[in-house]
Parts: sequence; C-alpha cells; structure tokens
Amino acid sequence: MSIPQIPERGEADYSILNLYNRLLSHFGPQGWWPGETEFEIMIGAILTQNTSWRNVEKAISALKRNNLLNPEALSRISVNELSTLIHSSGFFRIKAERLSCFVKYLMERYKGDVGRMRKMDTDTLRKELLKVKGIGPETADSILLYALNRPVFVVDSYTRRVFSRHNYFYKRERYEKIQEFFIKNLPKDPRIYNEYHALIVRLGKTYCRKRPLCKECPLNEYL
DNA sequence: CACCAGGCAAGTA
DNA sequence: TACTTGCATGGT
Repeated sequence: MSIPQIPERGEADYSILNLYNRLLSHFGPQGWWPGETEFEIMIGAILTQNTSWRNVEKAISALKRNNLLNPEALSRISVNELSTLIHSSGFFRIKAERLSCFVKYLMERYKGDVGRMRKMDTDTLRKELLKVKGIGPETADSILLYALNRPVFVVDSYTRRVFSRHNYFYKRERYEKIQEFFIKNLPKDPRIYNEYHALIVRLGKTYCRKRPLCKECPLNEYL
C-alpha cells in the first residue's frame, strides 16, 4: 500500500482539474452554448456535426426567420424544403433527414414538448437519443449537457487528439472510456463539463491542429 | 490550390 | 472489431 505523493512546490500538477483551471485562466469563459431555447441547442447539435459553427448560425437564422425553430413547425415541412433552408451548414441532405428523424422522435415520444422530455432521467434519455438515426454519442451528449444541463462530459476529436498526445490515454480509446476518465476525475457538475469541453475545443483549434505537439501549446508549460 | 470544421452511418475485410 | 468512405458548404 503506497502513499500518494503530494506534488512539491513548483512541480507540475497533472490533474485534469488543474488543467481546467489553467485553461480557464488562459482563455477565459467560452460562453457555450449559444442559443435561446433548449430546442434550438438540440437542433444546433445536429447541424454542427463536422461543421464550423459559423455555417450553422446561418442555417439557424434561416429557420428562425421562417418561424420554423419549434418541433411542431419542423414536423410539418418536407425534408426537401428543410434541406434548402439549412443549406449553408453543409451535408444538407443528410442533416435534413437527421433533423427530421429527431423531430419525429420528439413528437411521437414527448408530443413535441421539451418540458416532458426534461422530466426523464439522463440514462434513459441517452439511450433514446442514440437510437435516433443521425444522433451518435457526441451529439447525444451535447444535447444532454448543453440543452438539458445534465452532468455528461462531451468527448470530441479534439479531446482525443490533445489528451492522447499528452499520454492521458490511447489515441483510439473507446468514447465511453474517455468520457469515464473525465467524469471520474472531475466534480460531477454540468457547469464544469460545459466549460471544459468548450475550452478543449478552443485549445485544439488554436494550438493543436497539425503538429503532434506544437511549441505554442499552453499545455506544454503545465505538463 | 489544399485543408479543415463543435460526426455519423454504412460498407469492407 | 477496426478501418474506410460519403456526405458538402464556406473560411483560411
């Protein structure tokens, strides 16, 4: 039975909670997720799949202009018409189909009422969301965390890239294992998960695009 | 010109 | 199970 060592003064603190604090100090709060309603955030989560947020904003604006950013209205228009409206977000045919599937799920399961959906427990909701065609683990977790404020950590490609490069885990570790790693080592607080994921995305975009470990990466001085 | 962005499903070996 | 590919616009 070994006694855990306390880091000496000046020695790096490897805990991911400490990294969170440092990233927050470095970049400041990221303000995720922009959106006026829970439903808007859910739609945004599907539209932003492998797509820059800038392009998604235009699509959401188009939906708003046409008063279509609610389950009832979206369930009535054709998939073809929808694809035209969200054109700017890319993959527009596939995403129109995915939005349609999600709205259909909302209507049939919760009568299009997010308030009813909100009453369900997180595990049940996650399983339901994953059954909807077009919603994978990251999108499901984004909906749970950012729309419904559940304590679910979102793992994305930046999380994989950055933390595997710093040897926190194998670069192709399973999604759920990576998620478990963060949840086990952080306070179970959706506000922390919210900000941390956004900070990781910010870090990845800014410093970890091409080189395996770039010199400018602020994590280098901590790790 | 190339490359990538707040992924997922379907196909192949 | 572990890769690979199609999907598509818009910015750098």
